[in-house]
Amino acid sequence: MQNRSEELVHELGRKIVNGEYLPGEILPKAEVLSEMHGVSRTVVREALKGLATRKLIRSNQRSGTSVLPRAMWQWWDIDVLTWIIEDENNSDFILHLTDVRLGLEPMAAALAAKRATDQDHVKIKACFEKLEQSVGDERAWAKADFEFHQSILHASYNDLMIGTIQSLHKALIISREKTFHAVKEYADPTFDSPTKEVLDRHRAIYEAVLARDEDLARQKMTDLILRVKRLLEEIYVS
Amino acid sequence: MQNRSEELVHELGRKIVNGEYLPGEILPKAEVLSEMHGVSRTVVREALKGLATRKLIRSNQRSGTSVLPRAMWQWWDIDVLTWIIEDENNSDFILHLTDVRLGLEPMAAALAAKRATDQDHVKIKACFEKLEQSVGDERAWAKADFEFHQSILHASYNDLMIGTIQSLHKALIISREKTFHAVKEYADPTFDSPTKEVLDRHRAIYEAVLARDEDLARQKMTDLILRVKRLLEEIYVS
DNA sequence: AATTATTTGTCCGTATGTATG
DNA sequence: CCATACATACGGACAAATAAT
Repeated sequence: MQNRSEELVHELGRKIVNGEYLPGEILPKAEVLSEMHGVSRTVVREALKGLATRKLIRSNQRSGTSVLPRAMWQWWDIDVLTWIIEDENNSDFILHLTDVRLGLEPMAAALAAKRATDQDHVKIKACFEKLEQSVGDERAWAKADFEFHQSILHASYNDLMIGTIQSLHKALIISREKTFHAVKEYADPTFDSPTKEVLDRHRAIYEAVLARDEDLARQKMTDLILRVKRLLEEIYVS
Repeated sequence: MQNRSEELVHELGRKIVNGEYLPGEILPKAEVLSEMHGVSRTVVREALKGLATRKLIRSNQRSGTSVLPRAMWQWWDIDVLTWIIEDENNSDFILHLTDVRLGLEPMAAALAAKRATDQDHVKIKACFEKLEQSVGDERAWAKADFEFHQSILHASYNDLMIGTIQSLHKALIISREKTFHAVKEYADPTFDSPTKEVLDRHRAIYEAVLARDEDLARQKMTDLILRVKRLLEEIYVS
């Protein structure tokens, strides 16, 4: 945390997400918040601005600042994602994320198959070979896996898609860190495991992209994420 | 615009998006911005907080406030979307949006087919009948169309998906307002037109969702958006 | 319909913190 | 280690909007 207003943003943001302040509720007025947290009113105002930008609250003169309904929140803000994932009440949020992932990543793969330049192909090939060499090594795999997906994502040449999927991956990493200790008995399916079988799934994607076969790339990426989804459902639904 | 800091956010945000301030560049210091725009430092600071939350800038003590690379921007923030769409240099952004849409909306339709309750079915049916009655009436259709898609979206029961697609639709509306006068000779394909043929496409989606046929719902929604995409490509690529 | 009370919005003067050269 | 230049933080005042009376 860099400064006091950022701190306060996190503190209040967390309380809103986990329901200590409910949608529709009025927050204590700025002066009171200032006393409650031992900071100046300036800091409180800047913190509220931060939450207002994320559409968690709205300020009105005289009537105070109220919590907005969930439907208005800026879900893709990395801090909002973090607060939601860290909140115990949203343990199934990772399943919702996976459904969005299932919509976007196969599309990104299809776009990459269509638009990748020769340079992109070289890069993707290099990343896949790194992946091949990482089978069995948990740490090396995690890094190579990230970069492999990144190389394909970049070749989609769609900034909006890239930004969204990057946020999505960040959220998965946060979720992973959180469940790492909690669910030791299961391997965390959020990220791919460094086995031969999973490598072959990546190979299928890799080959489809290089072959410029959009539909196949889409299909193989779907297969990969569906496998994750099924493992997640085993854990959470049961 | 509600207050001066919001105004300033828009003014600076626009300048960053359209390249008047480039990534890496250092903004004038708070005191100077304050003079330039005739507002106090407090207002400037709150505005900068707003831009920092959107990841357009980052403030550092001593080195000043710099513009962040596009890859870090919060693309789904409605204001960022607005600035990008309004900027002439991003006229093809709507195509990028459509690709994302093509990933998400068919997935949402599939989820709706899977998860819709009986109540949802009633709602969706009512919305479709409104749509049927609106054929030929541009204004009535636009409203009914919006609500039809909304009713299906809601039945996906995925807050993240709902929030994202809602932002997407808002962006399409903004884009429509912008191109409305600019491209008179073409009908704007961003939204569906109130013809019998398009109605039938909606009917196919509607029937698939009520029949709880996930794959068919996905497919029919894909068909609908692909039609839009092709029309858009005719306009922008040529 | 006018007045008042309450809360956010705005301003400014000053002081402190922090990274850079 | 010092000087500089910037952001960060504080407090007290007044303005503006709007809900309640």
